[in-house]
Amino acid sequence: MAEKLSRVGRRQHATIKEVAELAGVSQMTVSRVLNRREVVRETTRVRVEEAIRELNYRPNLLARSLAGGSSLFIGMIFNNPSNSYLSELLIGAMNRCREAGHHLVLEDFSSYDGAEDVDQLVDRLSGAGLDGVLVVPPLSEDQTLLKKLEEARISAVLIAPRGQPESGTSLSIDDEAAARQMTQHLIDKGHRRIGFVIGAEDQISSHRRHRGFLAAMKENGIEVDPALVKRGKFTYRSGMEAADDILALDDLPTAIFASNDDMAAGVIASAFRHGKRVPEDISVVGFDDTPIASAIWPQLTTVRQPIAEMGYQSVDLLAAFLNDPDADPDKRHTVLDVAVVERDSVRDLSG
Amino acid sequence: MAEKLSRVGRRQHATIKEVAELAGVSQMTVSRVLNRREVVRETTRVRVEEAIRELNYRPNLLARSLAGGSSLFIGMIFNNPSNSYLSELLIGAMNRCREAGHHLVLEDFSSYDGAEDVDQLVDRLSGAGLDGVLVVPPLSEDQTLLKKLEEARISAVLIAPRGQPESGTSLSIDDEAAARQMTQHLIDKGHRRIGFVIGAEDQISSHRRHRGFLAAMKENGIEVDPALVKRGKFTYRSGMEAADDILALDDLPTAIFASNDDMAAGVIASAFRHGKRVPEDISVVGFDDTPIASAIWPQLTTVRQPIAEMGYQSVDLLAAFLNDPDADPDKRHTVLDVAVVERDSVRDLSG
DNA sequence: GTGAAAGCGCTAACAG
DNA sequence: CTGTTAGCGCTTTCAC
Repeated sequence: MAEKLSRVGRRQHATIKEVAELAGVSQMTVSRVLNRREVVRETTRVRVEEAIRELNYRPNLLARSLAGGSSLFIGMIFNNPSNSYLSELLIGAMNRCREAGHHLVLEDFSSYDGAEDVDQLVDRLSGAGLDGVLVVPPLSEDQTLLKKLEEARISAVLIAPRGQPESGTSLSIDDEAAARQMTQHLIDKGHRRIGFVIGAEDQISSHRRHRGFLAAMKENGIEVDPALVKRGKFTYRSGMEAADDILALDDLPTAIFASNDDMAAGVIASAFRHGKRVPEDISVVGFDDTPIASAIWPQLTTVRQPIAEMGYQSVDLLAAFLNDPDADPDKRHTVLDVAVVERDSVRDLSG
Repeated sequence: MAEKLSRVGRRQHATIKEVAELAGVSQMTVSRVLNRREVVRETTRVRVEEAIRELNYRPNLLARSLAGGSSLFIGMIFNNPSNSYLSELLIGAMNRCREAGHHLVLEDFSSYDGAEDVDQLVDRLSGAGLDGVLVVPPLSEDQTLLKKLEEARISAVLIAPRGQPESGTSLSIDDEAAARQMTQHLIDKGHRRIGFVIGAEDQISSHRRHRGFLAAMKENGIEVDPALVKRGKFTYRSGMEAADDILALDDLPTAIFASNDDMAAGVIASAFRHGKRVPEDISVVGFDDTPIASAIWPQLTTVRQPIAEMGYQSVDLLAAFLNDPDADPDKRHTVLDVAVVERDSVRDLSG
């Protein structure tokens, strides 16, 4: 049993030097074929590529970055570890960082609590020797923090900022278009009398989603009954209460569109309390595709954001900006598409 | 506006050389004080530390790893990106990797679907030049995969494997002790008539949690009414159905302990349907502290696993094993403590 | 097109 | 206790 387990590779690394020897060329030539730069002669390249394959050679990222001096240290700051965004965002960001030879450093700002701490935190960032930071929501809408970051000259990419996407560099989804799309989905399924639960008043995405809903209704020539539109706070409970109001009405809607999944789950709970079945008696849809959407029953039809993709692209956006701070301002704001994911909470009335 | 924004640091970083010059010593001495090894003379050390502070010097991890040759490439394989484990696990694992100069490489096995793909995936791992892998649940209980990994001689640390914790290297929580602790919490709050919803039959943690519940009841000399114990499947819906059965009884329990949060959320939904208030009429507790626990209303009292800590320690466990495959077998299995997190779903009857 | 030399920033050996 | 000498594996000059 004293047998020694071999490691997956233990970086027994064929090095670039060995590849060069096997191929009978210099290290530089190998380096060149790897980086696909200056055209290496076809025959030489093939020889090198064969050697690479034979030795199962993989370039050492550390050495590459050290020598190239190109590796960026990118911070990712967040304040809500249970945010289910984070997981996917991280996957995307890490993958891109690995590809590009950058390093992702996580900075937990959970303890952050308003203006008092900001300076201290910004100091920490400066001290960490980061090249720039990715700001995860809801931190990306914290004006106090953002201002400090700017003052401290820390380049930042804001991920899904709920505020105005004109400032700084940012990456976001089109809330309004997404809400319109979801509303259209409901209409396509034959729904006409549709309730809507608005999100928290102080968040811009609330307004945008609301606008999207109204726009879609208008486009389809359907009048919106004001009694069917309630304001919530993006919480489960507020969704439940909003639905309680709506379901107390005489003329019930056939569907309710809640501005996020937590509220949609609350709407469903309320429907249960009122003896309604979902989706048989009433359809419910949410927004965000958070874990709760697929945890509850019936599983929620909702809007899915390409979160991992956002993580991936945010790294590129930051790197691009760092390399050329004066780049085309148009490229400073990326807007990504979303998609409706159909599950079990909508009944098809169009049959 | 063509003003050039400075970067946070752009690694303009003082190097070890500059520190050495400022302090009037050799690079080696600086290196030594950094690594706290061979005792550097007090006076010298102070001088070096001052220089470090003055220059705001931070060692370059890349260079350190390259020279030290100690950096490990650690893979983290998972198949459920929406798993809320992942986010916290990643935070813990990344932090440790950064500290230790290792590199975390994510490998998404979501497409993995049984035996057919395994070989291909294991090949991918081998090809990636990883030193070892961290296996995230539920992959850590996939016997087919684990066997292949072993055959391919890929060192792996299993995170919270639901199977027998005797094989390989693993890190887990004590499900039974945790369930016992939660049951005790309920008893301390004055509950005696307690319902229990068992988890899915094919998962070992279900049995362990059930055993913990029974043990606590027995320790307190309370008899368990079999009518109050139902089997679920770890899903919201199964929790709801189990509660439907229990709440149809004449002699209702004052509390229901569901083996995970999704089922507990289902139990609450069922209570609502039966016109019960939570926690006024009936208390409900869950297990896992997943996002749903704090998303729903009332927020769930549940059991919290130290997930980030597991990520952190799993890295160490793997590194230790890699450095000494023949280490003390006792240290190959780490069991971590959990804690009850009190929220709003339990009523105190003990007053 | 290709190669030789000189490092990137740090630490491992060995000296002193 | 501290300094010197070599690299880690790769890329950047600048030659040829």
